[in-house]
Amino acid sequence: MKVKNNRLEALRMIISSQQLGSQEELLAALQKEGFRLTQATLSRDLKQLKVAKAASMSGNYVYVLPNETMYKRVSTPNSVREMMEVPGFLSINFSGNMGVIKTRPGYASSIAWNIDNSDIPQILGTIAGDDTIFIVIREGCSKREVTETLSRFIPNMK
Amino acid sequence: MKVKNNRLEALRMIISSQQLGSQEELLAALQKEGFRLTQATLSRDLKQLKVAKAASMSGNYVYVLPNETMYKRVSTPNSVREMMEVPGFLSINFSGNMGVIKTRPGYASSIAWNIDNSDIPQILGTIAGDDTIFIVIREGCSKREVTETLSRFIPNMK
DNA sequence: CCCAATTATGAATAAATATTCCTAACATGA
DNA sequence: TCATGTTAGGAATATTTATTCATAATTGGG
Repeated sequence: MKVKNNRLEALRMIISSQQLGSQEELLAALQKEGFRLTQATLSRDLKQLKVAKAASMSGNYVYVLPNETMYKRVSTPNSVREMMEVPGFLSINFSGNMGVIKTRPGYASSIAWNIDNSDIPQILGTIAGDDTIFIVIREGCSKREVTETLSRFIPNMK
Repeated sequence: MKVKNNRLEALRMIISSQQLGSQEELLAALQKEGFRLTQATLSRDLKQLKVAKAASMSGNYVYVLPNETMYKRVSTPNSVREMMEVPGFLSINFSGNMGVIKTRPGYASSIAWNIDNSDIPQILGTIAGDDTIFIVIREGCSKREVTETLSRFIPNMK
């Protein structure tokens, strides 16, 4: 529905540009933009947009837009031990024939070196920045296959 | 005070490892850890820690720990916007699941840093040379989607 | 175009959360 | 030590926010 989507978009804009601390204030802002709705609907909109309310530095509350990192959960209680195993490793993701490893700043090249010297046939090559490694995967190899192989020396991978 | 700080630390741990959706649940979790307090105190703790409550993918609410980016307002120049305003940026083009940004010599790494820190979920990672940045795009995300996201910061990009 | 099914929404209300108002615990300097 | 300022925290309450229960609007076949 058009009206609703416009409203959601307006809501995003309002939240990303102003610091409002209650639904009442958001409601007023939306109404100033010409949208006619009640608090009930606004509450549902906020839920759909996954907008969060958090305390601000100034001691008030602010509505904030969601982002990837805020939903991240640490996996298990032995995560400290796991962290020791391959220091610096943060995450790995795939897209098409590429893998992207994120590391702590400065760790990328040493991890990439390890991968390069492990002679993994599924991996054609890597290139490392400061905290990111790009991996090019051999044609026809699945991500799972690569993950399995990599996890032999990155135990905290998954 | 010791008790309070321990409690706040425990609270952080609980929130970062579990998905709890109400103060009642958090309260129970804290009490299981041996802390004795009421909802009122918990509310104050949450405010102090700047913990936020947001809708999760599963349709419930979750408490989430704060992070830098969630407080960013577009009025305070956003990094992607900054990137586009920076004289180093030249062009962006896509091929398959990759994007290539050309910059003036020497500018690539700082622009890539800006992209990395903008928390764009469609972008898995970037690697910068001297005047070129490679971007890997999340699977299933079209370049159009990436441009959409960028155009939220750069109106004239679309 | 019509109907069924879905989606959106408001009013009222339930539920959750923040704050007010105290009191108690603690810290500190004389 | 005492006096005094400061922080912590509970009970009750005010405020805010989510949901329930209906209706209305909208969409997608046929």
